[in-house]
Amino acid sequence: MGGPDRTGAVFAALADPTRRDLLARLSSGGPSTATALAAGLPVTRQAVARHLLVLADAGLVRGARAGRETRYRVTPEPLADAVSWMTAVGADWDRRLAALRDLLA
Amino acid sequence: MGGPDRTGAVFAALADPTRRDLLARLSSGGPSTATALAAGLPVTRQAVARHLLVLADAGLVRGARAGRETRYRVTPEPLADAVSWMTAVGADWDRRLAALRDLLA
DNA sequence: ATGATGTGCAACGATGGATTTGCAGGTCGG
DNA sequence: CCGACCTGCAAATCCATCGTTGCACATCAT
Repeated sequence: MGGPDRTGAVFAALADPTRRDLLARLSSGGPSTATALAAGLPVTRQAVARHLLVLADAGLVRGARAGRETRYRVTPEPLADAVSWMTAVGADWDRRLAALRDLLA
Repeated sequence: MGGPDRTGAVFAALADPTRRDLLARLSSGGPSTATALAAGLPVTRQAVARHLLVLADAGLVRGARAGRETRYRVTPEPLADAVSWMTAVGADWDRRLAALRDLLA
């Protein structure tokens, strides 16, 4: 199916504090540009642009060029896959606990 | 509470395919040891032990020594925080979309 | 006690990520 | 047309992580 380790890319993208900050700002403050986002962060514009590229590769944001600026917006669909994976682990573990409990009863 | 950037540690731990594999094996196959887990993976025992240490630092597993072996089991509570964060981003974005839709209507 | 098994720690090389600086191209306003 | 602004690409540096090997210590069975 398409990209290898798509879920891993999402987790890797979310592992960086700056990227989580960017995602939070984009989701609560609405679409914005790399330059505007960099103004509120302690890193350069290029670093922010690179982070946005990583987020875009993970499918978490999408950039659309309008004139001389590129505006990024959140595309939260891949989060569903990640949540799926985590809840599956939790569910398997819970089922295992339940089975053990039944065995002991 | 706890350490700084606890959520980041969880995402960073989940970013590695080997660690996700370990977590999946532990949750579906029950508690196990580093040596036993390494037998089914293309890496050495030490690498697995290191990964388990990272997972333990993130609070996702917990090791208990019984005699000469250390048995690791899943502790999925930190997953809840990560899911919280993700659903919050999704919710903020959805609310923003709803507000925009209302504005246009 | 002795050998086998399981574990942990330390050092090493290799790989990839994060950030900065510098530069070139495209776009808007006067 | 020209200056100002925003963007993208490339090179260089620094640091963390991943995986390995080697060794020392603890534990179980015989």
